[in-house]
Amino acid sequence: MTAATVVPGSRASRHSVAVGSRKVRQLQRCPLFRSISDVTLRRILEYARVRPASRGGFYFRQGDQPVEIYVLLRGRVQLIRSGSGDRRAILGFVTPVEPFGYEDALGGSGHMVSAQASEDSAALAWPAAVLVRILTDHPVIAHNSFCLMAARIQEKWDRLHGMLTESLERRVARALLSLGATIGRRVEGSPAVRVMLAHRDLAAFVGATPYTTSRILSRWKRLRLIDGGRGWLTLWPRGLAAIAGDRRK
Amino acid sequence: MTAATVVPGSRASRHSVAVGSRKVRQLQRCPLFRSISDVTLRRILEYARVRPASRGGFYFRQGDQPVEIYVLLRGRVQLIRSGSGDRRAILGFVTPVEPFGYEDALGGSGHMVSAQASEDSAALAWPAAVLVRILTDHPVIAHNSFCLMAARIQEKWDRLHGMLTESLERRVARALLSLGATIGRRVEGSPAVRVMLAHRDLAAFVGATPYTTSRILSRWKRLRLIDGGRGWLTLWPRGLAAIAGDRRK
DNA sequence: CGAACACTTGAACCTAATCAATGAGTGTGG
DNA sequence: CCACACTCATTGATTAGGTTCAAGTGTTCG
Repeated sequence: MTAATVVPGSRASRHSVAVGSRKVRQLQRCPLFRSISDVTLRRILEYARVRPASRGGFYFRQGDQPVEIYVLLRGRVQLIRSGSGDRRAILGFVTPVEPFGYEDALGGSGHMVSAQASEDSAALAWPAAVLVRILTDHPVIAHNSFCLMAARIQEKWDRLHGMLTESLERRVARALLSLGATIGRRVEGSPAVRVMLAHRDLAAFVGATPYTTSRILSRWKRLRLIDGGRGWLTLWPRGLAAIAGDRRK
Repeated sequence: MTAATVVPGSRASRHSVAVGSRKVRQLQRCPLFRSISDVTLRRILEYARVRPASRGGFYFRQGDQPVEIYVLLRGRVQLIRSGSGDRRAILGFVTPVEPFGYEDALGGSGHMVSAQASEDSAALAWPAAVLVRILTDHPVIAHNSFCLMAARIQEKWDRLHGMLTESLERRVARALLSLGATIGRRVEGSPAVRVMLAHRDLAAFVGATPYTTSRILSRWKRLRLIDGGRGWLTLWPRGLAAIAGDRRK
């Protein structure tokens, strides 16, 4: 599959990024750019382009040769992979100021996943070739990058372990807690957390069918542990934590 | 669990490694030390100790704070993780000249897995603090390390995807093919590959019970796709590839 | 030779997938 | 603004895939 990557609106910005102080400060929260001076960061930003993507658009598709690496500015991106069957797996969610696509740029096997915007998004994009130069020129970024990749490997070990040993119900509970902490928003004046996520995407994330997932969620709704509708979920972490932590079941 | 890591025989060698040319050449096949000159490699080796471990011994345990990073010289090490239940998951196999334990040294959450020798082994060990210095002093190693970690993330994506979408039978077939390629040995004058691996470990690797795994293997034995006994398996890759690749089932 | 361990097999049970049908939300065009 | 189509979500009935429990067989090792 060598078809060109579809990036809706990719022609919108062909010039280097307008660097406002606000953007710089936002980017310093990116794990890659931690402890980087404003000046250095601005220089690195000169190599970047802004790539908007409307809902459903792809930054890259599995099988593509990596040409760029990205840092998400706003919106949300899902890392998905559709295997030999028709079943689609969601391998991860990318939230603003997180880098994505750069593991594949170094891994040497092409893109293993597709990156699809699940809402209107924008990302900074650097040519993959620049990445190597940035890493060699800026030891701090290289160090940050090590820690980031290490943390991701650890996170994947955790998830893999869950898939190898835990029941679906626990996996769903743990997924909801983890998603609540990352892509969730606190509901005003309540311990509840709201996650904008289609139930089918949750299913694809935990490795289940939408049917079974829906049954579990319905049961939890009856128990007042969560509430949900088309494309959203509200969860009360306390109750779910009990299910996620309990031994057995 | 802050109990001291049990490394049987860890007192055997307290001094720096005797560096024979053979060992140096072997280590240049390690992904970390690719394209490193003999001289540099010898210097780096001076910081290393040899850590033998007899079968069943641990290099580190999940929960430990990382103190060393390792490169396996001989034997085999399994990366395992025992969760809240009693079920044990095997997250990976380490074969000679592969590094292990260094993701955790950088990840910052302590060891997420335990590293247990599944046969008498020996590994080179560097103090974790030295790792950072090596990475900053030797850009080539840093680059190798990036590529290695990236490749591992890709490999984990692959495995995670399998766990999310594929049936147990296909997972077993794919696991056997992959293990045959890494820890297997060709049988003389035959396309067959022999893997020294307990069936229960295969089960823990694919996320199943030994019972179900045994049933699948028995069926395949009847079909002359594999042969096996206590602690070993012989497989004919051609037949298994059909099962691993087939859509459905 | 005996004990421990790994593997196998059968039967009952349970979890989750599949098939089928219905209901609810969202977007579009008239 | 409403009707329509479309997609997402729910629910019931059925089936399949895996687990669990239990018993038995063969290997290896002390």
